[in-house]
Amino acid sequence: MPEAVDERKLFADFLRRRGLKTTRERTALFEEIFATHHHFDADDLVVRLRGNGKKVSRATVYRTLDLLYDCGLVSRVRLNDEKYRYERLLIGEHHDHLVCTSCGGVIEFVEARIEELQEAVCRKHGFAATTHSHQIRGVCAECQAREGKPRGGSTA
Amino acid sequence: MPEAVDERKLFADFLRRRGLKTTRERTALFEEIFATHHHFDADDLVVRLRGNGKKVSRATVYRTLDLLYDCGLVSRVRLNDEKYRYERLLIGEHHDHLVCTSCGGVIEFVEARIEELQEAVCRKHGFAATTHSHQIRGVCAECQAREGKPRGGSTA
DNA sequence: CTGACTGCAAAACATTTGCAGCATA
DNA sequence: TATGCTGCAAATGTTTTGCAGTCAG
Repeated sequence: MPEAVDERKLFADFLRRRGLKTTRERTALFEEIFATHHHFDADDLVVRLRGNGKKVSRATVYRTLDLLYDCGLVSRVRLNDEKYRYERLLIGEHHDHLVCTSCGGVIEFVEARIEELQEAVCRKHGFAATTHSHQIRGVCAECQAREGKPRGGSTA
Repeated sequence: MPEAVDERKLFADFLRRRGLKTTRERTALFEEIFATHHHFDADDLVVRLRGNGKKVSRATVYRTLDLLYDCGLVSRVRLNDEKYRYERLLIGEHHDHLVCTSCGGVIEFVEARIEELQEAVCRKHGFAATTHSHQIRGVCAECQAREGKPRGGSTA
């Protein structure tokens, strides 16, 4: 199932519409992002591409991520309050995140009823939503088991 | 209603428990934060304190915000993908955010049913939630009216 | 008194940007 | 061929940190 087909077209059209060019770097970035599953940051891409023998500068990575963000193909959030974290968006899919503050892991969840309530809230406020990020921070089941007590603490 | 009383005690206890001291600066920060309503960033505090004749360095502001965050009295989120944004947490209160990407405004909303669904999700995953931030980005009603079409776009 | 705290200024970090040469349409 | 694009390295802006003097307990 060549799932990225629609996305590829969407990106190509987006570039064309804006009078932008389909360069080797943009294609490499796109392929790399849509070849994998989910979260990554700008540096991950630099490393992964380099591993594949494709050298793309960090600046171009950021520039391209902006484009992909603009055309709605990737989302950009701050999961652990650190750097930007990106993830590919599959058309029509949406999910939210449980972020473990202990191991840094991310569990995705989908809850249609939350989405509905969100929409209702937006309607109530006359707010035209474009994206929403919903993250719940805490300690995941494994870390709770491993640690007994999530009395984290003050390592920094 | 001296609402901040519990919070004040909570902070004092927290400091004591950690063997930390109740300094003039920490008190000033605490008072300043709990004297106002909601969102602020580190710099706001520097400015506001300076306006009150209390000079606290930016470094100390960050250090104290860390403490307040650690003891659960303030939350720390990235609302507009920029710097950290803090807000005081009132015990037992919780709200979420509609963030306008056009004017930068923030509308708060409370939706108990979303909270409930969140809790259900956490239970399902055995996830011990500590905080959750739920932000919906888009264009607020005023900006929609002002701009006609939110065809933002490529200003940069 | 002592150990923790503060302010300063420099460091660290992610992200953005100016510019000169390169590549796509 | 003409723009737009890329890489580099320097700039930016926020947050963090080392250090010497200061203060709370």
